[in-house]
Amino acid sequence: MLTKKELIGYCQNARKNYLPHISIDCVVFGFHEGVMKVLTLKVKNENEWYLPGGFVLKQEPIETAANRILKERTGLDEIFLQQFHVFGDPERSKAHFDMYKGLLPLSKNWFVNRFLTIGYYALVDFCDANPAPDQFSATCSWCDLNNIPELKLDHALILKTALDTLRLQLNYQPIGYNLMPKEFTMPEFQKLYETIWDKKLDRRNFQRRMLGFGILNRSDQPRKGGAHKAPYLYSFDLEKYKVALNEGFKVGW
Amino acid sequence: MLTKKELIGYCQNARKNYLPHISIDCVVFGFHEGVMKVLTLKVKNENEWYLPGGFVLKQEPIETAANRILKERTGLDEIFLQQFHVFGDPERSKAHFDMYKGLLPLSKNWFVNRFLTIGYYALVDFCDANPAPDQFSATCSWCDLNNIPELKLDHALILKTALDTLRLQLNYQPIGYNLMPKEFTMPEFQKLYETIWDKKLDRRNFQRRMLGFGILNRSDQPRKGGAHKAPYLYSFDLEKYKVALNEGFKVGW
DNA sequence: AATCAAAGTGTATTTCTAACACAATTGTAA
DNA sequence: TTACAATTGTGTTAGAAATACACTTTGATT
Repeated sequence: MLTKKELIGYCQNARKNYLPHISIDCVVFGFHEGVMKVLTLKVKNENEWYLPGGFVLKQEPIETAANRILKERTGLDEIFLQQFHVFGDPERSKAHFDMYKGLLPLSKNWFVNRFLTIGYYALVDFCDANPAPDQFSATCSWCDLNNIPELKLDHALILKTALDTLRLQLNYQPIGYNLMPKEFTMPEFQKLYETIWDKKLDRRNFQRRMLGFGILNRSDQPRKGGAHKAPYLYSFDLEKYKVALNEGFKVGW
Repeated sequence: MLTKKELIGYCQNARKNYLPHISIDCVVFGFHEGVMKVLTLKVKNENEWYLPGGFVLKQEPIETAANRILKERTGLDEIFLQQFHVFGDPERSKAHFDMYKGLLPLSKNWFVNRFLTIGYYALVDFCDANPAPDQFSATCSWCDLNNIPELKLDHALILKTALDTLRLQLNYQPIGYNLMPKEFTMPEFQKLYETIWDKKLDRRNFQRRMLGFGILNRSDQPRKGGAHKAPYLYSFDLEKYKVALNEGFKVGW
């Protein structure tokens, strides 16, 4: 939590620069060592956890705002970002009202206001990201998806909705370019799908299907050094990947 | 366009009651005589067309706001409504700035402000709806989807995005309960799909698939009076329909 | 060299999709 | 009243795709 002086400064600045009543919250997915990760923030001196978020500058496109917020939290540019839902329950930031309302007069208190929050989810390469806390937070860190601390406000709902959306998108969109390292093996790639859907897939059918999409290139050199048969390395064919992103894979009729 | 006096009143009221910078725009789909329809508004004394829209009361959930707006425009309650995207380009309401900015001082001018608009699409029974214009409009009426007048602001983009979303949803959600009359024939139902996808489907395969979903009941009485073989009448099994809505049809693995 | 675990490749079975044919019904015209 | 046209109901079959499973290959370990 900030000191009163810091809070006054923050609120003044926010009222001057940001659109009121609107926030952005981001669910940042990463993938490392076969585990799905989500970026979370822990408040200074409190055991309170949030998703990364922020506000929209008065003349800023919302996509830009989401990118800016993520750049601040991860150091990354050109992240895969997808808007997925607006959360607009007037009670959703009630916990904040209670926490902040004694600290400043309401007319100057940025936080004691209703906020609609626009949910974005992001897919990022775990190894490239440099998590950095914001002004309110002690830490910004990856949590295993299956072991997330209790999130404040409606952030658990936001996370769940993001995950549901991602699971659905996985059916008709190529995903992985933003989550996998440059080169990866087919079993590693399969693990990504298995993690997102929380479900085992058949190795051979997975391979056939993925190659069928025609968005992967196989490297000449297999990965050596492992304790078993050396697997081939694959990378995404970015051109074809982008086409598939736009057109989507076939569903339905 | 309103008189200056009316405009002053409107702005005062809006500033007092609504969240600033946030609007809702609705794409209302109907289906009649084999044609997809969209509800549009024409401004008084101008040849300007818009989608129905409105604002969010300061303490109102956004879903409630969307329902309220649609109730005002159609007379209908309990409409199938689906939030699909937020449009947040700071330039999106530029046309309104130019139109309104001379009329009132900026500090009191509700319309000369950036608005983020939350897009909802609605599916309604054409015959049940009673289109009613709002304060700014001369008419509220159905337009054929393939013959929409040029829409102002970014409303053409909003419509296109809504349609794209609907087309995608059709792959994994049951749709029709909100668009079809209580009882309908299979060919009529098929026409709905053909219209949304703008594509011919095979009569027999369509029937097999739809019945396979198990959300339809066949009536004992066929429809008489037509000039040919009397078709069976179907209706939705609301219980099963709702289950299917929640669970979705199978896609992917 | 034998072994083990992981990866590569192939094949039979089942299910789903797509394309098509024919019978049944009803009003209309000869 | 009968033949016809238009439309609906139902069945069948070929091909494609998804699923389930088996065998081979490789490279480090012993």
